Amino acid sequence: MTGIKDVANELKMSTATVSRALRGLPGVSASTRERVQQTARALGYVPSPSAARLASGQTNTVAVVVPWVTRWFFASVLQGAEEVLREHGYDLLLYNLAGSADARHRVFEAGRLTKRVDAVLVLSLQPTEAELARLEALGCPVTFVGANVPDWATVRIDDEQAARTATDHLIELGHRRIGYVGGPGVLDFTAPNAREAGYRSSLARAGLPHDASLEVDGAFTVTGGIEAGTRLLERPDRPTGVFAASDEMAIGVLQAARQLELRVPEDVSVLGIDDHELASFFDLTTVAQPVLEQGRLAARQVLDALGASGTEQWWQPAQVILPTRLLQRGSTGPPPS
Amino acid sequence: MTGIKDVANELKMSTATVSRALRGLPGVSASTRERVQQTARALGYVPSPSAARLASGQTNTVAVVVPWVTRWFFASVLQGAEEVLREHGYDLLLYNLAGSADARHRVFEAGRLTKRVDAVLVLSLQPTEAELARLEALGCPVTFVGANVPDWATVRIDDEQAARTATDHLIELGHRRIGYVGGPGVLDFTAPNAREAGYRSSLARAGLPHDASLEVDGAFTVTGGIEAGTRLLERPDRPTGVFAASDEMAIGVLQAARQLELRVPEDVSVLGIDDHELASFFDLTTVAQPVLEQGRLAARQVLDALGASGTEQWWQPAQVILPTRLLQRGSTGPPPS
DNA sequence: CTGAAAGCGCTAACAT
DNA sequence: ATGTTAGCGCTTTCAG
Repeated sequence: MTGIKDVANELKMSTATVSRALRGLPGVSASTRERVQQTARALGYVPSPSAARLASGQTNTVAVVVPWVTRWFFASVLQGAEEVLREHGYDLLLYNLAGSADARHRVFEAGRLTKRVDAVLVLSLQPTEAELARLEALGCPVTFVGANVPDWATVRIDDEQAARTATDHLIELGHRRIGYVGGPGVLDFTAPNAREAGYRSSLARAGLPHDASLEVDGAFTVTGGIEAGTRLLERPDRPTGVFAASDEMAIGVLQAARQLELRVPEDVSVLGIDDHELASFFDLTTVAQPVLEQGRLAARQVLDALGASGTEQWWQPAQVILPTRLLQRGSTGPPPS
Repeated sequence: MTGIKDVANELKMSTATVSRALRGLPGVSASTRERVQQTARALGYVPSPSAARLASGQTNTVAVVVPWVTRWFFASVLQGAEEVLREHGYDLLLYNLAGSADARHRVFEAGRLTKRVDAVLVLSLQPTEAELARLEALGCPVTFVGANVPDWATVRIDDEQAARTATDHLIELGHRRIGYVGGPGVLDFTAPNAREAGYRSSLARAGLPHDASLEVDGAFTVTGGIEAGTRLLERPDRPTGVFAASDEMAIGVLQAARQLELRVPEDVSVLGIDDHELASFFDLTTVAQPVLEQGRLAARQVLDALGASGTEQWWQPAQVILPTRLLQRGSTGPPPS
């Protein structure tokens, strides 16, 4: 395996110069740099990341903690982050919790991240105090995506506002009995609570009564949405509109409606949040949020903090809140008269 | 940052013993090991992976190359692999191509993997000769998932057989005009060709004519499936059954049928391959394949080759072919009479 | 602009 | 069972 020494010997210069030349550091004449690059290529030299890391103290690696890599939203954010990180020469270490509280515990507790990465991206988890303490102890940039964590860098949408936008839309269409499909899920997330709060506040502002029996847990999955939708829609006093806190659940509700032979939107209106890749396919009205973009921004944010991105700046935007917007499609309409 | 020296000093022993004790190597008395572990914990010592890697030559890291992390199949395989790798203390470096031929080129060409990982998992790509040469040069275990690569370790299903099973099912139900939705996709994959071959061979065995106009590209996406399904089903001489090479495309075909107001399965039968998480939800007949399991097996295979898994063995199963099975659901039935 | 030399924090012989 | 001693292959002062 050819190392930096081989390149230096070949050129009869020091390894220091080779290192500088190859990394684009200043203080190397253009001609030298050129020659170094050429022979490095000719010899097929590839620097050893382990050695560079040990010597420099930088890992050039970012950890991304994902609750479920199999869910579209998280996978998309991950894709956005990966794209930016790789562009800047960073490696991406994946930590998938697969919905396991145990795995979550291990990632943060057991020093799994220490000395391993330069920065951390955490998707959608609402961190506990203990987890924050661990992350603090890492002493490296951390950005949360899709979570509201005071005093920490976050990239997210205003979940409460998004939920209000959705609920308001139903209210404006004339709906008065509006069901909510949400749910705590297995792990602690920010979105569920914030969206539920938005739903309730929208009702309250419109002077509509809050009926706890119209709030059902859909576990943020399609199948959970089917069950929740079935429970809501088979009631004799069923709601005329259902707001699901995610498109996947909304799709489940659509399916429940179909099974109950209810027409959408004539008999019941349904909408979600996300603009999932299948939303247009189901003609689902939804409150769209930028997904890839949240991953990209979060990655850029930690790179900025590391001084690794082109746009160096001494101030760090601590909280980035991206806009959402209502995409009106065919699944919502006036309530049946 | 506390290092191995601090632990050694505290205990008045050598760093060698500390290292051995902490890594569970033989040649350490039980009592010593115990003491080492305790003070290491007490001091909050976490070994530096960079230093260990440099000294040992092992990275304890596996690269996983994924064509699209946002697609359910790949994300699921990834999840299976991650689970096993983490269990064995390995890190997972993610390389997501996001469907880009450029990204694919870079991952394999530019020494992006060299000196970085102990093994590589490649999902569903049909490697070119050049790529194989690169991988060969890495000199580390490589396993392909979902691809048939002679002389290399693979974990996959028999794609041709799976396609035959699907097509045979339609033929047995009495269908004589059977459409196929497949497609090359953007990158080179094994599955598309093999599944098309299976479809054709099934027709041939049954003595049915092969009609090239019944084979349509669905790009392995839902929307591609809609378009392909529409093209097939709006023909006056439309097929009575459609076999899609993936469930996502099959779901698209179902949607196309619905838009054309065709009943499934009365007017047209539809089936796919995968048993996608939404397949049961759509009541889609499909040829199921184990997905998570392919990721797990592939990970175990490279770990075995590295001697890292519990079940050490000198022989390596070069080709693991997992069984598939027909899941008969409501989307297939006899052709209209 | 370039070189010499001292580590970075471990692991792995080789001793004892 | 434990200690000693070289490195692993870079980066980074500090000189020149």
